[in-house]
Amino acid sequence: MLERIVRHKGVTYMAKKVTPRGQDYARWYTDVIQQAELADYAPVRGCMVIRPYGYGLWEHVQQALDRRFKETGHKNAYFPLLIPESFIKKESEHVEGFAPELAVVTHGGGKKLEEPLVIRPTSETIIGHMYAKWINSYRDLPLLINQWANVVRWEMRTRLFLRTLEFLWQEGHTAHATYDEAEEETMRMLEIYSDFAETDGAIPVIRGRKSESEKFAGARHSYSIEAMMGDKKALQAGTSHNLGQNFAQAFDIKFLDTNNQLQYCWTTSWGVSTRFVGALVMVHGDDQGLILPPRLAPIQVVIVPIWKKEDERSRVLAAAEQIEEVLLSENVRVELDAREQYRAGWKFNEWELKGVPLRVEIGPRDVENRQAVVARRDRPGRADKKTVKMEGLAPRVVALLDDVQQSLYDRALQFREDNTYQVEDFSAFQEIANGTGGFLDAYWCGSESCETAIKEATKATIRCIPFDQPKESGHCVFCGQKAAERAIFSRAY
RNA sequence: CGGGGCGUAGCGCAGUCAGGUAGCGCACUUGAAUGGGGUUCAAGUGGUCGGAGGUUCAAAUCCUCUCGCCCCGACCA
Repeated sequence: MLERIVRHKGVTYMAKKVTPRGQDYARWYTDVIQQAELADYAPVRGCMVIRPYGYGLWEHVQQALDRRFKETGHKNAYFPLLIPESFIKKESEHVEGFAPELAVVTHGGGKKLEEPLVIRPTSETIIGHMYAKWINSYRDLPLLINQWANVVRWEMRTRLFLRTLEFLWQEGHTAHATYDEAEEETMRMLEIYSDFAETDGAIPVIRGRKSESEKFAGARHSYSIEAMMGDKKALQAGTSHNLGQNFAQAFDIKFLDTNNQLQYCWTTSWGVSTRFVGALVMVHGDDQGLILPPRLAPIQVVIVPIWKKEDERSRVLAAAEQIEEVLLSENVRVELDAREQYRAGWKFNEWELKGVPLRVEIGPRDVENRQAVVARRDRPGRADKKTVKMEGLAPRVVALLDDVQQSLYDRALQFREDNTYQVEDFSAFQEIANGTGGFLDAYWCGSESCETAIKEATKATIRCIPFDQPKESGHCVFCGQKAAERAIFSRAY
């Protein structure tokens, strides 16, 4: 056993080359994730190990979100993994939605259980149960709780980060005295997700409402932020649900209002998962590998010292350490790569694969001239390297990190705009959806039959009905009937 | 569950049709030269050929059964 583990430490990937995106996008995606050491396949089908580098990225996602939750009055708590099976069955839509993908524990302690336990696919039910105990009066409201947890959904087809049997996420669960307050909370959290995705993830998103068929099982309304991946497919990067009184009624979450009237609460839930890591990979990555936005990158700057002779080694290393120190004092997440078994060129490729936003190279010539060379990951290769004097290095690096962050956002937005089409008739719709792909911005009458007909013809689904709508109404792209709103259609992950 | 493919060294594969000493590349170890964009050369380490049974003087290879994984179709953060 020990021997096996030790041997597994030596796992490497042939030639460290990734499949070009144009050749096979799906393969590129898994190559990048494995070779950049974000994650690896676990021995159980559909499960993955999040490796330290990938987990570091997730930790920054967590921090960026958690800070925003706290700023808006939410507190973290933890609810258990195991849920009585009967709980799931209490809300009819919810059962229907989740029954096929439940993992169920039937035995414990060597005995068959009286009532099977479900491994949470999400925690509305158990949290609803507890809220019923904790909430008595309007004075207990609003109740604003978030939990960071793992959940399990027995998916058919799985992909690293995008769809695994077990995944990590945060799920916020709140209870309010009125519908309006719940709706306000739902929108507030969607706005927080948008701000997080755009500011920290450098991922432009479209905010909108989900169609009936796409909404969360048990929700009254679902909202989402949708992002375009590098292959022009859509990915839901976060969702926020107004649950109405559905769960309050199912779990008896009631409070006495100011008029001494007993009322059901209005609840919400909202979540962002490790899927967001997949979005970061697919929005920003290129054929060289990952490109991480500086605000979420586990390592923002890597320093690569370069030397030939032994006497150069100490001088270069001393200068590299000096750079490390000044960057640390500016709170830059910096790593000095002083490994001796690899040469500079090898390290350049390695750190580009890992998506580190900035690389500082320093060799004997630079030490002599009191300077260093800075390369940015979003513009790889030798052409865009800049020589920077030691004196102004730290502020320059800080400014460059901001610039990379902004450039990544701008580039992603440009890409989305270049691949979004306003279409008014279905033949144009089909041609794009079945051809080049992208987001299709079209009027939709609101009927489910048009929605499914479009899906069958093109595999494109309604990603969301954007909040940002034209003032005038139009005609449904499929049936030609009057339509009040435009929707974003796309093939999706 | 239906269709397709694959299990041979840590990883990627060849060898299977035509049975005859288990190979190649990468990684790893040691040494030397190299060192500003994946460096050469040399010498090494490492394998119950997914598992079980059978045929045969002899099986990675042929036969039977079995287990597992991946990809494509019905669900989803």
